[in-house]
Amino acid sequence: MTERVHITTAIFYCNGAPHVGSAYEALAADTFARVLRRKLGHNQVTFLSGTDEHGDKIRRAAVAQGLAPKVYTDRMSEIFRQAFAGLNVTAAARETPAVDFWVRTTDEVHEKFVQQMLLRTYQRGDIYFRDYEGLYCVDCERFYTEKELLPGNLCPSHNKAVELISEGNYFLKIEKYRGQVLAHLKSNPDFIRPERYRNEALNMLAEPLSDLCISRPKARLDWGIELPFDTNYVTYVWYDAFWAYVSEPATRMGLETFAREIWPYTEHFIGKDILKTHAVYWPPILLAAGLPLFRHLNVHGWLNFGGARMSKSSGNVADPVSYERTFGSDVLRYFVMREIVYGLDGDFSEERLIERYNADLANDLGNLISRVLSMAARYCDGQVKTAPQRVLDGAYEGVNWSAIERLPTPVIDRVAEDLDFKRALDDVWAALDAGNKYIATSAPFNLAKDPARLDEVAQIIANLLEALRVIADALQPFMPVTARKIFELLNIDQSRAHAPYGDGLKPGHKVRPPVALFPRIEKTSKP
RNA sequence: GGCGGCGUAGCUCAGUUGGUCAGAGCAUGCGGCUCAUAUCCGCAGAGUCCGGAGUUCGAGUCUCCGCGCCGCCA
Repeated sequence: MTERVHITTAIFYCNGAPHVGSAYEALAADTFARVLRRKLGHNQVTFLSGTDEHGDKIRRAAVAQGLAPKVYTDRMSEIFRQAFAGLNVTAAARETPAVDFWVRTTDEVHEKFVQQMLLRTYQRGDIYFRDYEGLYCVDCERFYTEKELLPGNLCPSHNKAVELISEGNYFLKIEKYRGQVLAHLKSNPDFIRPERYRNEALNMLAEPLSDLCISRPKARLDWGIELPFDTNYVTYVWYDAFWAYVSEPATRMGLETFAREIWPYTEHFIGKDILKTHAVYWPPILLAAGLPLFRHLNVHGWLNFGGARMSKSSGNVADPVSYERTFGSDVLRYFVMREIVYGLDGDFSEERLIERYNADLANDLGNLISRVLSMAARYCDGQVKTAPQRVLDGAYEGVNWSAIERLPTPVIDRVAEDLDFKRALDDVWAALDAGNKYIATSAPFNLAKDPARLDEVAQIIANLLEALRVIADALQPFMPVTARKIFELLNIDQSRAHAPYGDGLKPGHKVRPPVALFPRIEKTSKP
């Protein structure tokens, strides 16, 4: 069975630098993408990320810096892309251009595609024009409903009187599709996952929806994509941004092919803050354009920072780039994937990061590699002297060798099926524990004192080296740089890297001397 | 106002359909090993599982009420 998967992050609104929360989403999606590529084959998986660059907030952020909007977004988009590329997010790094996409909503390909969808939807009859009268805040440059306003019809963010204004706009008939979306949600229980968010979405879809305003008069906002059927208007930001999930790959391979072969297998990764737009607005937009729905909406929670909500206004923001530079991309990747349960809110703190670094990466992983390679060099001339063999569970007290032999299957399954990144890493660490325990109970360093038992030592070391290989293979989606380093230390190339336990290292194979991959961080000198 | 989530060892959390469920990791203490990044292995302590009532032979696990956080909708 050849399966394909299309993975997307949210298209990041780039009116400020990315923070650890956006990085987390990109990392979850990237890890998922790497796992699925490992499972299905590299080119079976398209992976898309990018920046949302239209709309008023962007225009004003640009003006505030004295820049033209496009000049501003050129810079901002690149800041996002480089931040994520630095974390080895393949969509941002565009490692394989055929399947890695970095989309910008100001790209010509995207703009043309959005116009094509607008026209198509218009011709199908789901877009109509009507006068709209509403309460408008000049400072926010947006309409409010009475319920959103403070008593006395004051704007909630400016505490200032709103005006009643009337203008014509284009609307999309989303209420028309509500029943269809609801039915889809009910017959596909995991359409929105985890389940808590599905329940919220069902709630939102329980009541009739007002049709979605998808235009803004150019007189009020011109930083957007022009409507193909009315040059006096541009599209409203969300309508434009959603299509970033589709525009480039669909244009490249043809819309019909894309809609049939790729799009139904789409896995969206989003934060809970945009659940409503993706659960309530996006499906009708697709249906109105005559496209099928995506496969899953994978919703994650907030990432707090030091126990408090991250927000730009309070200055409580963790910069992913500085952590990447200090600790390395893999350390940040490891931390968020091991520490945070997908779907739930999590907490990021440097203190906790260092704890996990020392306990997991330095002591467990790094040290195991170091002691195995050291013994290989000392007792076996740095060679795999005999074919690695299985170690029966129970052959050594407490050693659960099957945790090693099974890799990477449980890791792949947990991520691919349940988005359970944390447990997947638990499985890798169970293998590391087995390796460490095996050394303690078989004690090759003692056997080596007896020349008659060097064969036993060689067997143990061979088993351990092979264990490191499958551990590196399982770790690769989470820590690609580290996995590559381990493969280099084992002196093995990609063709053998993914073999099941026992089929990798062969007798006579030379490995390299140990290197401390994760030197302990001794003291946190916090001000 | 309606709906939903959460509240389990010092910390972070697991606990499937009610019956070794009172657990894991980190932190702490003690013991062991020495190949290794003073790492690794073993052992240990502590918790009225938010409170109260109920269903049951038996409830973190189900029901109701209350308290405290949080979210969504209105």
